[in-house]
Formats: sequence, structure tokens, C-alpha cells
Amino acid sequence: MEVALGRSDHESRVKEEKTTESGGPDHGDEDHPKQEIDIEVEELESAKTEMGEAREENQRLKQCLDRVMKDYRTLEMKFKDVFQKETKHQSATTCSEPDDLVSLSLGRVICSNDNNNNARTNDDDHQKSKALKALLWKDNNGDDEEEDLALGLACKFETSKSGSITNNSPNITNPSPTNSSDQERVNNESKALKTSRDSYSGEDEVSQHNPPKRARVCVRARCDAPTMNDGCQWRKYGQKISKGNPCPRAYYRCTVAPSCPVKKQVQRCAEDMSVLVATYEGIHNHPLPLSATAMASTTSAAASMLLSPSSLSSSTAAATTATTPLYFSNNPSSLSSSSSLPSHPTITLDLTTNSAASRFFMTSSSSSSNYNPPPRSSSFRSSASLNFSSPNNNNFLSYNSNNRNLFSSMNLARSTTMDNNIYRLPYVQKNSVINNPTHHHPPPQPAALPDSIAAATKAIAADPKFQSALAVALSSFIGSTGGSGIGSSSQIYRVDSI
DNA sequence: CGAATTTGACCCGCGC
DNA sequence: GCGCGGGTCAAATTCG
Repeated sequence: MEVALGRSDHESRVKEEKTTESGGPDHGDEDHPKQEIDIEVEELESAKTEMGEAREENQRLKQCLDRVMKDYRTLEMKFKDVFQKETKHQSATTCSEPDDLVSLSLGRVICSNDNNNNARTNDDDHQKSKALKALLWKDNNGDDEEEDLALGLACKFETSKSGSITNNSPNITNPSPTNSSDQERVNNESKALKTSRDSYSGEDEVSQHNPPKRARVCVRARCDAPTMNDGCQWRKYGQKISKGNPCPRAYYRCTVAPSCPVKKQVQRCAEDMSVLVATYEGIHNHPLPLSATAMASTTSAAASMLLSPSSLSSSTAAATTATTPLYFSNNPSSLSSSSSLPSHPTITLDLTTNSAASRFFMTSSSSSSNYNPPPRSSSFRSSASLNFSSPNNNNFLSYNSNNRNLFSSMNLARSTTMDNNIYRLPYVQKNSVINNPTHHHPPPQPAALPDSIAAATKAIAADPKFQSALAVALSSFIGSTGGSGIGSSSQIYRVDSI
């Protein structure tokens, strides 16, 4: 909206210029050199051209805005609809899930009625409303029985083709303008900067009910540079020597927008100085450069997921569909050293192993113990190599994978080993290629890979939503360095419409 | 000269 | 209540 208005202002300015310029020669200045008149005519022409371009752009922006508004309305209606359904089911069913059934879905929740029933616990209404909000991550084209592709892109303004606006700004996250928490947030906007920094507005509602929990995403990567370039702008605001690690921990704050609540901590691993551990906290409340969307997606998805208990507990649905090699750990020994604060649920993305699929670990509580990743499983597919220390020293991830392997790593990574407290999230392909909702037993080996890849190829060809999601995912990988980019988006882009 | 970084002081939560 | 440790602030310093 502002952009469009800005354009209008610009247009009127151009018009003013035009009138003054066209009036120039008419003032009867007969000594005016002919050349100057020619120059003015040229300027007039260029102004006209500029005005035309501005008009076109304005039109385009208006269309874009219309589309966004349309999507918003659709989502809003869907939200209400699902909320009503959910309320009905709540009163009608008393279904419980095992306490030890743990699963999660990055940026996605299945809204199948059956799944909702299965996922339902004794959550209170608040938790349910949060679960329903999580539904908004879904592609709005899907129906309730379907598993949908959801892009956990933070501030995904550039890629609206799928119609899924997943900007993490509070207005989008809490789509109902009549939401009471929104009102509260507006009332609280006059609070001190410190308050606004410490509690991201998008988390306000959550924090009111569950104050101490702030989601974190921990990225471990080999990196020679003092910090890893994730595409965002950061300002260092502190440095500390933390206990148990001789390397200082640096504290950064996102400076892309003045009120952005996102922070990151960067510290070298005590055991291996070549490993850099970056811990992200919060959700960006502003548009991001494309090169930053991958990491931002991680933090956003993690925050959405971890701050919403229902998106964990209710995700029996996710348990039957999760495709990302994602782990949940409640084993204290597997906690990241970076998750130093208690009550900081943390997802750890381990990118330190070359030629291995990205590994994800999630911790629900924390202590000061050192990071201790689960045992390496030789059954991880070696499909994508993600390495922060690129040979060109450009601080970007180098990404080595062809598409075929990328698909595999996104969807077909497998594991046969499991810790006592590491729960493998079953990855299940649509149409029941693989379906193993049991969490305490190793999932069966997936179908023969060539078949799976063929199925993936078919699905990609058939599903435009998937194509657009994949396009964004790939561009995030590739980033702005022309071939090297940030490679952490595989946990966000969900490929399970296959 | 303004912006970014450094660094010591301070605050706060937690465990004993 | 006290000490410890993590996190943040803000004045001083450095950098571009």
C-alpha cells in the first residue's frame, strides 16, 4: 500500500516536473540557446518514459496487493471455518495420544479431521487456537483432507505465485484483525525499546501464556570466518566468555529493520575450533533479501513450531507425513551448548559433516552440557554437501548437489538407527509410499530409491505448487553468489505433496 | 563524522 | 541471601 502511494506521489511529482518543464520555453526567453531547448525536450521525453514506467509498476503493485488481500481473506475464512470445526470436534471426541509420541512439522500442520482427532490432547482452547493458527502456514489451496505444501518462508513477498503469503509479521501470523492479542499489542507499542526487543510482538500471545519459551535454531557449520554470512545484516552488541568454552560468544542483533527482534549468537565449538555455532532466536518482522530467506525460514519455522505446543502435540498428522530428516531429542546429553538458557527449545542443524544430508536435532529443554550430536548414521544419504567454508572465502555456503540428489535429500533421507531418546520423525510420502507412524521403532527402509525419485519427478511435474516451492528453495540455496548460497532451507520447503 | 565494534558494568534468573 | 553465569547496555574506541 505504501509503495503504491509512494508511486502516486512520484507520479504527481513527475507531472509537476512535466508542467514546469513544458512551460519553460513558453516564457518567451528568446535568448534561450537552441541546445538547451533540445535538452529540455529530451528531459521531457525521459520524464514521460519514467512516468509510464511508474504507472506500470504502480499497476503491478496494485495487482499484487489485490492478490495478497484476496489470499488474506481466503485464509481468514478458512481459519474461521477450521476453528469452528475444531470446536465441534473438541466437544465430541476425547482422543489421547501417547505421551511419548513426539513429532513435529516445520511450518506445516495437517488438518485432516482424522488427524486432528488423533492429535487432540487435553490442550486448552488457547493451544487449539495456536494450532489453528499454524494451519495458516498451509497452502490455502488445499482442502482439509489433503496434506499440503507449505512454505515456511519468512517475509516471502517476492514469491506470491502460490498464493501462500507466509510473512511472519504479526499481522499475518495472527490474521484476525479483531484478535484481542493484536489489540493488546497495539496498546503495548508505546513500551520501551527494550521491551519490544525482548519480546517479539508475534510471540506476545504465546508468551502471555507460556512466557519463558523462545524458540532457537542452532546451526553448526565449519567456517573459517569469524561469523557466517547468512544474508542478513547484524550488529554486534556484546561479547562474553562463556563457561566451558575458551572462545568468546558474540551477540548480534538484526539491523535490517530497527524493531526486528531477531538475535543471533555466534561461538566457536570448544571441541572443534573450526566449527562455528550460530544460534538464531526470533522471527524477522521485515522483508528479507532472497539470500537470507533460508536461514530466516529456519528461525521462523522453528519459532512457529516450538512456540506452539500444539504444533508438536497435534502433529500426529505431521508424524505421518514429515519428510525432512528431523529429530526430536529430549536427551539432555544431546543438547547444544548454545542453548544455554533454560526453557529455550532449540533446533540444531548440524552442517559440519561434509557430503551428508543436513541433520536436525531438536531439544525441548536445556542445560549447560556440551553439544553431543546423536550417533552418525551411515544410512544418511550422501546427497547434498553443505559447507560454510567455501573455497572462495565468501562466507557463503557452498552447495554441491544436482537436483536429483537434492530431491532425495529433501525427501528421501533415511535413518535406521535411533537413540533411546532420539525420535526419528517418520517421513511418509503421500499415497502411502511409506507410512510408519510408530516412533519407537526404526522406520522401514524406503522403497527403492529410483522409484522414489521417479515418483518425485512425477509429482514435481504434476504439481505447480511444488514447482514454485522448489524454485524458491533452490534460489535460496543458490543465493546471491551465483552458485553458492545458504543451504539450510531443506527443512523448510516441504516436498511431501509427492 | 557517523556507524560499527569493543568491553566493562550492570541486570536478572537460577541453584545452593 | 549469595554467588554464578548468561545476556544486555552503553560509553569508549575504532573504522570507513
